[in-house]
This record gives sequence, structure tokens and C-alpha cells, in this order.
Amino acid sequence: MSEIQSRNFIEEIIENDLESGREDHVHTRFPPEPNGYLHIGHSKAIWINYGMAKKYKGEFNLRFDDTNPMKEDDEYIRSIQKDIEWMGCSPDRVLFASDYFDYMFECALLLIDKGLAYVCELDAEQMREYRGTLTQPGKESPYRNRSLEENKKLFLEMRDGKYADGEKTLRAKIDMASPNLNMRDPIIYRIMHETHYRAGDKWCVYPMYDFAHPLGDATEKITHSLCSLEFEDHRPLYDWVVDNCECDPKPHQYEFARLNLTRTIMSKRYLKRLVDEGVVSGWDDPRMPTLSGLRRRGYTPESIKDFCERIGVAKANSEVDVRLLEHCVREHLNAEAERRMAVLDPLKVTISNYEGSEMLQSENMPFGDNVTKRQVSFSNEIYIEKSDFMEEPPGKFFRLSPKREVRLKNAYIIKYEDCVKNEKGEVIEVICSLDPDSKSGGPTAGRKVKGTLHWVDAKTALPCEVREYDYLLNDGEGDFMDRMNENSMSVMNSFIERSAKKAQPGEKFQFMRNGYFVVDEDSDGEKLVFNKIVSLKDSFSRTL
RNA sequence: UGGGGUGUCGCCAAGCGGUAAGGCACAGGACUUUGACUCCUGUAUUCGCAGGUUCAAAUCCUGCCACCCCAGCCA
Repeated sequence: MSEIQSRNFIEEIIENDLESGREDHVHTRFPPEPNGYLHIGHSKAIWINYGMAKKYKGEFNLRFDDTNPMKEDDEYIRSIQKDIEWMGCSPDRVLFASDYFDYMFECALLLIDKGLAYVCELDAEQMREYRGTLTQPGKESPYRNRSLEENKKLFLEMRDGKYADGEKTLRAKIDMASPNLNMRDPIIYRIMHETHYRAGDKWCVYPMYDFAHPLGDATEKITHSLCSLEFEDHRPLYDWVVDNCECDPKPHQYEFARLNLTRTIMSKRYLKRLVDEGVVSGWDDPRMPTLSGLRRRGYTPESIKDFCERIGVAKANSEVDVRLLEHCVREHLNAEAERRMAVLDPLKVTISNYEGSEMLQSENMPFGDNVTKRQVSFSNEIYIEKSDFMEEPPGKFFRLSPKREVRLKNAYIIKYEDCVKNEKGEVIEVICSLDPDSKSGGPTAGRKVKGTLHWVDAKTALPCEVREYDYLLNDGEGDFMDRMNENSMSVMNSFIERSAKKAQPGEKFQFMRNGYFVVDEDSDGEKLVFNKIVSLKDSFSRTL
């Protein structure tokens, strides 16, 4: 956890508002459109809005900005709500923009009455021409100066279904010459003969984001509407709506930079493609950077919140190193995950001077107040990791080799005697002898050797499947769709010590030296399936 | 070419006129029956660039440069 607490610019704004009396409370919201699953990028926005409300003893709403019936669905409502709960950012209230449609319609009528909105009959293409360009001002619509009565009549007819989609729009009358394109008489209502997933067929006109959002904030008495940078240009329009619809009190919008992560595709469009084309198993595939994917991958909510806290809040576009996220989950899991021995890529070791078997004591955690112990079986036939043996090792190889004794963790010190090779000359079995005096915990176990190996008893170990993934979506090389297809997941058929047999889906372990793993929901009674969450740091492999 | 933003270590990020916090990453070292963890230590004479104001500037002024966003009847 970061130690030095400095205020970010939003906290500064809020504290100034509170001190000056401009606001007497803090009320924020997270306003997703229910058209996709939440991903790690959203967690930043959630954390900021939730965090500010909690820090200043205010309220936090979840509001679904469901003003476009074309794209929205109930499935997304459920997943979004579940993911927010999982993150531990439960909203004080769950609301829907679609519940405000009546109010928004009244506001539109008010604008018409004030001469600030008009019904326009330009089609999409004409609208584009009239809007002008970045450098040239727009032209006023020929329908801009209708009478109040006519506007009202037409708008009511729009609502009553008298016109086809796109035939007419309601526009705010602001300034076609504004250098800010958003102020060039933006459309605030469009005709859509579409069934809304919640409102059904009640409406055939729907408000646009720029109109609906400030009104939604105002009705909910949001004080600080915190969103991402791309909405900066919309703020003047936000304020225009709030002012002219006579909202009281007035909410205010502030913007921060959204999260980008190295080696991670965050675009909803691409993520949807992966799901739709069946490249991944779904939005919760452990390779996905969605919150549901990360959850299944074994990331903990605590680690994600810690990550959000550490990346800070600012306005500079940035790309955060995914290794910070990994650090956060390692730090949390180091304290939470029980240790188990598992061998991912097995090499058989036979102990020549040992017979039978015995149970040995092993600690579930390497530290803590109530270290519990488990029993692991040991026999003359064990597996170690292939990478833990080298016939001709380089100088700094501390693991098993013809010239190096090693300790089997929680067991004995063993010494190389011989090895068996296949026809290709690869070592397929190592014969060792053990030092009976070196048994862990025994009175004469004090002898030190440089290396300690993890192992499983070949006679009792459980076969398991371990899935390892590429970076959240890609490794930065080539087309990510291709790479996802080819090598974004590798599957190892491995062995884990018998003591893991009761492991439940979602349970996290550290497979000593191999990293952190979670039991996947695909596990059944027959075979345990593990997702690799993240590797341990390994200063040995880094020096190779 | 218009408007809105942003530029401080490889990546984030404090700093708000008094002489560059912190985290990640990295590099050394100590400890270790996880080469993990933990613990020390090191890492920007410099704040996009150039001028100016000042005893003093990353912080103020001027000019430039670079990058991001905006021309959906999406959010």
C-alpha cells in the first residue's frame, strides 16, 4: 500500500467545494451503458466515483445509461451489477436513465417553450453538411425558427409515432458557429421505433446522451459527475442543459484520464469480436481483461482496488505497466494463498536408498500467527520439475545436478547418483540417494544446502491440468486475433500433492516456485483444473 | 487551419516561487528448508524546448514543439 497520501485533483476540487459551501455533500455515480461487460478499465472509473463518495461520506449510485434501445440488454445489466458487487463497490442506489424518460420529455418541452429547442427535418447527411467542419462554422437549419406552437405540435407528434425513424429530430438551439462542434445545435431527441429492453414500446423517441446524462445527474442530485477525458468537450453542453432545464441543485462534471494497460486490449469492439467469433469461451474467459475474466483468472477484488488506488488520478494520457497489476495481485495472494507443492512439467526421481513411504509435515503458509500444517506423503518415487535438474549446469545453478546436493522441501537432502536417458539422449529419470539424517524437523536436519526443490510423491500425487495464459490479451506482437487463436493459452498435464484434493473452484494457491493458481470452475471431482494467475518473481530465470 | 486537453526517471505520479515525494520496473547486498516473501542500498544536478521576470522558477510571463480528443440521429 502506498504510504504518502497526497490529494489528487478531484479530491482537491471536492474539498474546496465542501469548504467554500458550494456543496454540502458528495454524491457520485457510475453510469455504464448496458451494452457490454465491464473490464479493468472500468474499474478505475468505478473506484474513483465510489471512492470519492465513500471518502467524503457521500452516496454512490449505479445508473444505467440506457438511452439507446438498439444496443442494450438485460444480460449486461446483470453482469455489470455482479461485477461491481464483486469489486466491493456496492452502490447505494441502482437506477436507470430509462426511468427518467417522462421527466426528460418534460424538460424537452420546457426548452421548446423557452425557444431553445426546435424540430428539425434535415436528414443525417444534410445534418452533417450543415454542421460545418472543425475549421468552418456550420449553417443554421432552415427549420430553426419555427414557432413555439409548431415545434410543440411536431414534437408531440414525434412522440406519438407519426413519423418514421430519422424523419425528424429535436435539436437544442445554441450556436451553429460555435468552435465546439457539440454546441452546434446538437440533437437531443431522435425517433427510434424500437422496443426498449425495460420501457418496452412506451416510447418511440429517445433522448441523446448529451441531454439525458446531465438530467439524470440532476435528478439524482449528483454533485460531482466524474467521467473520462473524451467528454471534456461536452461539458459546455452539459452545463447548458443543466442551466436551461432549470435544474436545482446543479451537478458539475469533471474529467480524468482513462486507464490504458500495456499488453492489454481494452476496446469493447475487439473484446466483443473475440467472444462473437468464438476465439475465447465467453466474456469471462480467463484471458479476457473483463472483470469477470479476471475473477475467473483468479485476480482478487482487493488487488484490483489496490491497483486502482496506486495508478492515481490525473489528466495526462498514460499507459500503465501491467506489471503493476501483477505486483498488486502477488502482494495480496502472498498473504492469502495457501502453499501447495505441484510439479507442472514432471521428471521422475527414484531414491535408491529408501523404501516404503511416510507422511511428512508441511506448512500451509510460511508465516502468520496460526500456521497450520498438512501431511504430505513421501516415497522412493517422486517427481520434480524438469527445469530443476541439469546434467551440465552453468555455474550459478543451485538446483539438482551431478555435482550439487539439494533439499527436497520439508523432506530430505538428496544427492545425484545416476540418470536414465531415452533414445534421444534426454534425461527421463534421475536416481538419487538421500541423507537419512537430514529429515526436516529432525534433530540433525541442520545441514545447509544451497537449493531447495519442490516435489510430489509419484505414488500418491493427483494428476491435474494447469492452464497458463498470455498477457491479458496479447503480447504486443502481430495481430492479436491470430495470436489469441494460436498460443494465448497453454495446457500442462501436471501433478499436485494429494492434500489438494478437496480444493474448491475459486480457491487460490501458491504452487511453490511456480506462481499463484486458482481452481477453475471447470474442475470436477475427477480432475482439478487450475488457471495460472501470475508467476512468482524469479531472479534465477531473469539472469539466464 | 478551429476548439478542448496534456507534457516531471523505463511506466504511473506528487509538487501550487524556496532549491525534485512515493509506487512499479531495474541494479546491488543481507536473510531464507519457496533463487519467493521480507529487509537494506542505489538510481532525474533536472522537470517538452527556447527566452524572460526574480536573490531564488518544475512552479510566474512570452513564444515554440509534441501528443491526445472532437465533424454518430453512440455512450
